[in-house]
This record gives sequence, C-alpha cells and structure tokens, in this order.
Amino acid sequence: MEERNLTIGDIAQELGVSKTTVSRAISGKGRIGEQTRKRVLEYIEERHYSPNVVAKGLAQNKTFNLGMVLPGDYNIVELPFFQKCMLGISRVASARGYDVLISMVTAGQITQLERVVTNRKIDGAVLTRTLAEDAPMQYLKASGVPFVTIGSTDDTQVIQIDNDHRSACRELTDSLLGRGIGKFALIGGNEDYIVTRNRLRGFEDAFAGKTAWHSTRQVFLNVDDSRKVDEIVEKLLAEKVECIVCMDDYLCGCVLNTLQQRRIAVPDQVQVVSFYDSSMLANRIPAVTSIRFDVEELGQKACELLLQMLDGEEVPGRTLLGYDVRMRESTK
Amino acid sequence: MEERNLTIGDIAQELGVSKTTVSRAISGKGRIGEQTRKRVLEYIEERHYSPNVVAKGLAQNKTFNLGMVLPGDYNIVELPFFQKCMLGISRVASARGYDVLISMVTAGQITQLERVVTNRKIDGAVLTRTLAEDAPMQYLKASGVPFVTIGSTDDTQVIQIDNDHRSACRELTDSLLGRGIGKFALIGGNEDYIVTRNRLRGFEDAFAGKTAWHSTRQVFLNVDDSRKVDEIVEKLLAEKVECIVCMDDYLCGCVLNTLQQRRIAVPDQVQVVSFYDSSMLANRIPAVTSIRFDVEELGQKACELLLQMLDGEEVPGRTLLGYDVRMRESTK
DNA sequence: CTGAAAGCGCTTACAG
DNA sequence: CTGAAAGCGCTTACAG
Repeated sequence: MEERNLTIGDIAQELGVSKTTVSRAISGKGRIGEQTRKRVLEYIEERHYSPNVVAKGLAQNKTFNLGMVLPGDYNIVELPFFQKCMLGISRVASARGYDVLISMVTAGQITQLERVVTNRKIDGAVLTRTLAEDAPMQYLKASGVPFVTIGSTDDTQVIQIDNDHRSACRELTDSLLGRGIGKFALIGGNEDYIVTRNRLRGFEDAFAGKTAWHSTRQVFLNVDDSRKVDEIVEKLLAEKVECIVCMDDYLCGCVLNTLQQRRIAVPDQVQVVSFYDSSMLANRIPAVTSIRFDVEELGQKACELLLQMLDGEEVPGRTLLGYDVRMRESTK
Repeated sequence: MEERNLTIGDIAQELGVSKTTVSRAISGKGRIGEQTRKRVLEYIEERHYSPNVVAKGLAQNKTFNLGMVLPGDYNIVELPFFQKCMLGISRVASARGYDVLISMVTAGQITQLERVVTNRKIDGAVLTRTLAEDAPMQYLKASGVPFVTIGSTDDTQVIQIDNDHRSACRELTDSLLGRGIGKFALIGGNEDYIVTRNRLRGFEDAFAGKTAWHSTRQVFLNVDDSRKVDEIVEKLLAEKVECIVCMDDYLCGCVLNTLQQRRIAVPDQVQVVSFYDSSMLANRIPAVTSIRFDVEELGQKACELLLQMLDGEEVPGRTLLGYDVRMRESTK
C-alpha cells in the first residue's frame, strides 16, 4: 500500500521541526545539522515517504519530464529503430529521475508536440529523426525548449547526435567495390530524411576519385512501397545489376521477397546489402550484409546530452557515433 | 514565440477582475456573467494565454498524464504491436487533453512503473500485455491507480480489453480442418503470456467435438529463438506435417526462412499460417494466411475506457474486439 | 544550523 | 454574478 497523503508538513510536525528543515534534509541543499538530517531521513525511510514531484516541479519551475517526439506516420512508426531509441532514452531518463512523455508527429501535424510544450509538461525534448524541412525542430527552436536531435541537421545551433551514416555507406560501398563489383544500384526511401541524403553522399563518396574504375551505378530514391520495389528490381535484373544497396530493412525485405519470387539466387545472381541490421531481417537466409549500429546507445547518449543541457553544462554541438560493417552471406 | 509568463493573476489584474473570475471563465465551472466571461476569453485568445497544467494539476490533484506500460524486453519491444498501440493511445489521450508517459518494464523489473506512480505522475495507466504472473498488474492494483489492460486476465476486478484470440484461433483452425488438413503443428512463444494460452485453447477448441475426425496435432510452446524453430521445423517436415500454425509473426518469419533454406515449397509441401498480420511479414511471398485485428483500435478503446474510469463513469469489465481471418497463398 | 513567510499558478468552498 | 482567502505540496530568499 502507498502512503498517499504523507506530506512534508506532516513530517515536520511529527518531528517537531520546520518544513524548511525537512525539505533541506531531503534535497541536501542548504546547511543542516547532521543529527536532524538523519532523523528526518530515517523517518522518511520508515514511513515510505516520497515527495510530490509535481509540487516540487511547480516550485522549481521544472517538470522532470522529457519529451520524446517520434513519427506517427503509419508505416514508419513500426520500424524497430524508434523502439530501441525509446529503450535507451527511457533507461537513462529513469535513472536520473526523469520520466518520458511521448508525442507523435507527422510532417504536417505537430499538435501533440505543441500541446506538450504550451502546457509546459516537459523540460526538454529529443527528436528522433531529422528532416530537410523539419517542422517539429523549427517549433522547438522557436519555443525555446532545450532539445537534441537524433539524426543530423545543417543547423549548427542544434545539438545533434548521429551515427556516421555517410562514412558507413562509403565504407560499405568501398568494400564492395574492392571485391570487384561493377554494377550498383542504390534504393532509398524518402529524400526528405537527412539520413537518406547522408547515405547517398557516402555512396557517391565511394566512387569519387575512382574515375578509372570500371563501374556504374544508379540511384532510386523516394521508394516507399513494395510495388515500386518490384518494378525497380525487375529493371535491375534485366540490366544485370550485380549489387543492390538498400537504405533500410523494410526496402531490403521487399527486394528479397521479389528476388525469391523470381527465383533469383542471392548472392550468386545478385548481391544485396542493407542498413540497420534490425529484427525485420533477422534470421533471413542468406543473412544480409549490413551496417550495424547501436540504436539503444544512440537513445542513451541523446538523453544524457539533453540532461547535461538541462543542468546548464556545455555540450558538443555534434556527436558522431560509430558503426560496424557486417559482411554476410548476401554478398560474396 | 511563447508567452511564457502570462498567468491567471496577470490577466485578472489587466482586466480588473479577480483571479477567481478568470479561472471560472476558463474552466466554465461556477456562475459567471456572460459579459465578463467573453471579455476574459477574448483577452486570453488575443494574448495566447494557456494555463499552467502543472499548477492546475496540483490544485486538483490530477496530472493529466496517462501511463503506458510496455515491455522492455529486448526482443519483444520491437514488435510492431506496441507501436500501434501507442499510436492509438496517444491519439485519444491527446484529443482529451492528456499526455502519455511511458514506462518500460520486464518480468523482474518494474522500477520505472514504480517511480511513475510513487511520484504521482499519472492519473491512470494502460498495461499493454498480460501475463500469468503479472507483476506490473499486481503493483497497479495494490497502489490503487486506475488502469485497464490490453490483453485478458482471469482477474474479474480488472478492466480489460482484448481481441477474441481464442475464437480467432479456433475459427482459423476450423477453417483449415474444413479444407481437409490432417496433420497440424502449433508453434507458440512464452506460455506466461495470456494470449499464448488463449490461442492454444482456441486451437484445441477446433478439434473438440470432432472425435471422428482423422487429424493429429502437436504443440510447441516457449519457442523463443530461431534455432529452436529450426529444429522443430526439421522434425515436422520429417513427419510430413501439413500445416504449421505460428502464434506470432516473428516465429512465422523464422519458419518461413527455414523452409526457404530447405527449399520446401509453401503451400504445396507445407502450409503456414500466422497471427498479427504485421509489417514483419508484409510482402512475403507467398502471402501468409493470418488473423488480422486492429491494434490501433485496441489502443484507442483502451484509452477511452481509462478516461471514462477517470471521469467516474461505469465501464464494462471486459471488452472483446473482433478480428478477420485472411486466407492467403500460404494455405490452399 | 534553523524557521517564518512568501511564492510557484492554479482551484474552490465560503461569503456576499 | 463576483471576490477574498485558503489550499494543493513543495522551495527558497531572508533573517536570526
């Protein structure tokens, strides 16, 4: 059973001290005698008192809530990425005495976020993806709420954390080039996502300065449904493309399905690589060569940065986390 | 820009009325002259005032936050199910002036939930799955926080909402029996989940009263990784099982991968069915016969029920939502 | 080292 | 119909 009603006043009265003293014993702020301090703390322990955080918040103009804004687009919300982020954020927030409050936004609809900030429900926020025209980000900037983005942005005023997707994609592509693959295709999702753009750059980077190299490439962006994938793959097969680089695991799943249906052997007839290395492709046979990065860590670090900001500490404008390239059976 | 500092006191002063009056104009409670009411409301509109919900909450002993408790187990968290739930909950909460605060729990670790309730951060909670020995549920009961569960429980004191998984599984199995399939296998996950048990019951229901029927079945529960699936499938193929019923899309994915690797044709050599119909199996070829139910609706209704409870309304102890059986190419 | 008092921004009997 | 006052449960100058 909870001791719902115990307040700082009750304790003060019971112990014959002032509320001020009780408050100080709890918070550790201000001078207080070791004796009284112990007495208070023991009493609290014994009675299972826990302070009303809302009242505390009102007095201190804080909420001890962090906002996590994540996409509410019907299909995107399902990506394991955001759940893992949430795990990371939630863990560190919790450990530091904060709770996390979600707001789901879409490109044209940020009312949930607006509510949360105009209602002063959060002390700060973490944005879990970045767009070229980022309405949530602009809103947060304008409203003065401290925030950090998971994902990159050109805006240098924004505290951001990301994996180095550009290098990752360059490295992966480079390594494939090194194995002698000549004809590449890159299939990606929404071009409004900064991550799509960065991966594209990395892809191009790999070819740059290799002008003598005998290789070709083509790029398909804004691919968002399996039908489109189908068409593209068909075209690619006709052209005898040797390697299909998929920018996310959903797209890669579509590609694999299409190939399977047409009885095209991977990697013998065509090689396939992807990003994220998420559960969407888990246990696929053949196992898919992929970039791997620690999404939970991303969430954790983002949250840590945000908490540092709230503590008034200086934080780096941009944090770049690493990645691994996992070569597997879908490439040779 | 936000008008951060405008308070009810400022407005009162500016308009030459009392704070009481302003409060009444806003809340609509208590008698107030139509004139003054309009004046206040207009002023508020014009100045973009929005009340401090935390202060309001302190005065009313409410938080206008709902807790959503979801599994933090590393693999389970990724299931699209919980994200869709979240969408539904978040939508209706938001529309009714509530925000949602998440707490991730595992079987042996409910500290995040405990924090949220001992800190009095939420007015109620929705549990997004039910277990046989449900620590979060027991905790919520003991602490007196109003809550509803998504998923069934035997505890009739608990307000619960669920799809009729038992009937769904019975109907699906029945229909397969009707098509003349003789040898069945059922593969399921953790037996601690109530949903696993209910589906098993439905499966058994389909065979009950058909004693004359020439059919056999075997059941594998607590299957949680792809290696186990592998072994089981191998065994089943040796025994010429005709249909594999998978209790979730992750397991089904494993089964399909194994079959593909062994070049077993679906549905010609073995038929496969699953539940959830989630993105994990989206675009698989052949398309998988599956139960389909509306998870977002589940979240919405759960949230609506909770809000009704908070309003002191009477709510049904148990709500059962429907489902569809989608026959597709993985069965014949 | 300790306490009385004012304050955080609201709501709500109570009185008029 | 309207307002003064007390209260929600904390914190924090200020004074001693």
